[in-house]
Amino acid sequence: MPPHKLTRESVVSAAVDLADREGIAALTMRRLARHVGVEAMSLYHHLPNKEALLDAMVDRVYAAIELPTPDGDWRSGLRTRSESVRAVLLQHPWALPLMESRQAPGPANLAHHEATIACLRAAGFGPAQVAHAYAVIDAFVYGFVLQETSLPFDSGEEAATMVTDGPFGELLATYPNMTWFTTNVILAPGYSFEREFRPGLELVLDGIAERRADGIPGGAARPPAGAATTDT
Amino acid sequence: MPPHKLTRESVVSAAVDLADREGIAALTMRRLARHVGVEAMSLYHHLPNKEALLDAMVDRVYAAIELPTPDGDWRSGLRTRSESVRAVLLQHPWALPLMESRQAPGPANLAHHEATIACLRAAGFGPAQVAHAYAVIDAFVYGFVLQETSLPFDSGEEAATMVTDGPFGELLATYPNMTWFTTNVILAPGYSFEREFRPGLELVLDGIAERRADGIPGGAARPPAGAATTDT
DNA sequence: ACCTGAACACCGTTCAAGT
DNA sequence: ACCTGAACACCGTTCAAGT
Repeated sequence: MPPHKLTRESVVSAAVDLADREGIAALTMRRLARHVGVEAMSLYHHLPNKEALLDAMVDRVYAAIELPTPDGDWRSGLRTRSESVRAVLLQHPWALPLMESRQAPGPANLAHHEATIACLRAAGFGPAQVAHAYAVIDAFVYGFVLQETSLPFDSGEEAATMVTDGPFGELLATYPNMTWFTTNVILAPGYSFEREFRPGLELVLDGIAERRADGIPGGAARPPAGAATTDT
Repeated sequence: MPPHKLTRESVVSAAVDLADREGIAALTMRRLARHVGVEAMSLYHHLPNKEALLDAMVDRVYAAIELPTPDGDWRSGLRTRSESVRAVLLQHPWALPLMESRQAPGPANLAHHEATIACLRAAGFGPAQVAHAYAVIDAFVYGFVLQETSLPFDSGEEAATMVTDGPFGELLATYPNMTWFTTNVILAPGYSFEREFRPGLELVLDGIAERRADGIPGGAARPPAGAATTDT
């Protein structure tokens, strides 16, 4: 277990492993040190403090995300990137809350944003269109993964035992609409929350494409004339 | 400061106040106790442990969200609810990560889901359509707020000082597309990230409405025939 | 019933000291 | 240069004891 060379990179790798296997709550400087075969204080020779460790872990995660190629096909570029974001964040469920709370973006984070903006620019998006598209896509992807990583069940089978066993089932029965939803969706054969990802992503990509077709090039993106809006 | 009656409710209220004012990291059992004029161990007479306190705080937040009325107008129902979710989560920036990590839903949480499903059912959504609409809407709303609560700047002015002052500006200048984006969007007069919320929400509502018009009633929601899909 | 003080097993981090 | 041990100021929580 104790590698002869302890480096910043090997400490970060060990931290990612530990967080993946035992959760972010188990990632303490003392436990991490034991895990790499060293005393707790030795870690501070490679990293100034725990915040810096978390920053480095987050940038490792960004580095694993597939970048869109700036070849002009913004739809497939954004789709590939978004699916890769989701896949990577599911592999490291501790990462999303951390990514959003970091203030010092690392090199992989910056490269990721650079490539995504480049992909949209290459397809002719103006500044306001890039801002709109990026905001909506990231909201959807991050929000979806946030729900996915925190659902108490992955499949219909796990949900079934949760609903039938225990006191939760009795409580649920007092809510008619939740009961209807549980029976007809969650307990229906083949249910999984994840199957909503692709249709949802296409919905968002369709909406971006439509607004782009209507909009003034480079101008502010806005809903089409038919949409009900209540702007003040 | 020390109220004569210490109750579970007053403890939870004080905890929400403390988290609002000083952040969730400052919410320790010892500090909370001092804040309500009592010793730390007294809190355990009203709540079994800190997890239960966090559960109760999250349900307080759910209780503050405006419920959609089941009057058949699903669009305005979802819009009202979604804007209320955002407003409440911005008032309590600590709440979103906590909401998604709780496993024991409180009464306000259940009432919230019950009313939202009821709103969609009343408008004639089938089970799969409810599942699709709810997943996409929540992904967008939670994801948007997640970004909003963690942005290092709220307005263009704050962003400007961040970009011009300090070492971050020099680093940024080495990324041409991020520089372009910063100059033309973030530093443009009147910029704020929040203005993307309403258009994004309408994009999602439009997409839900379109797929509903095409779909088999009660069947699985899917992208329209024209959309590029890569289903396996 | 409600509150307390001492204690236990943890944290991140500083600092002086070892090799 | 790299690692260590003791120590400090914290955590959440148990437990026996006070009123």
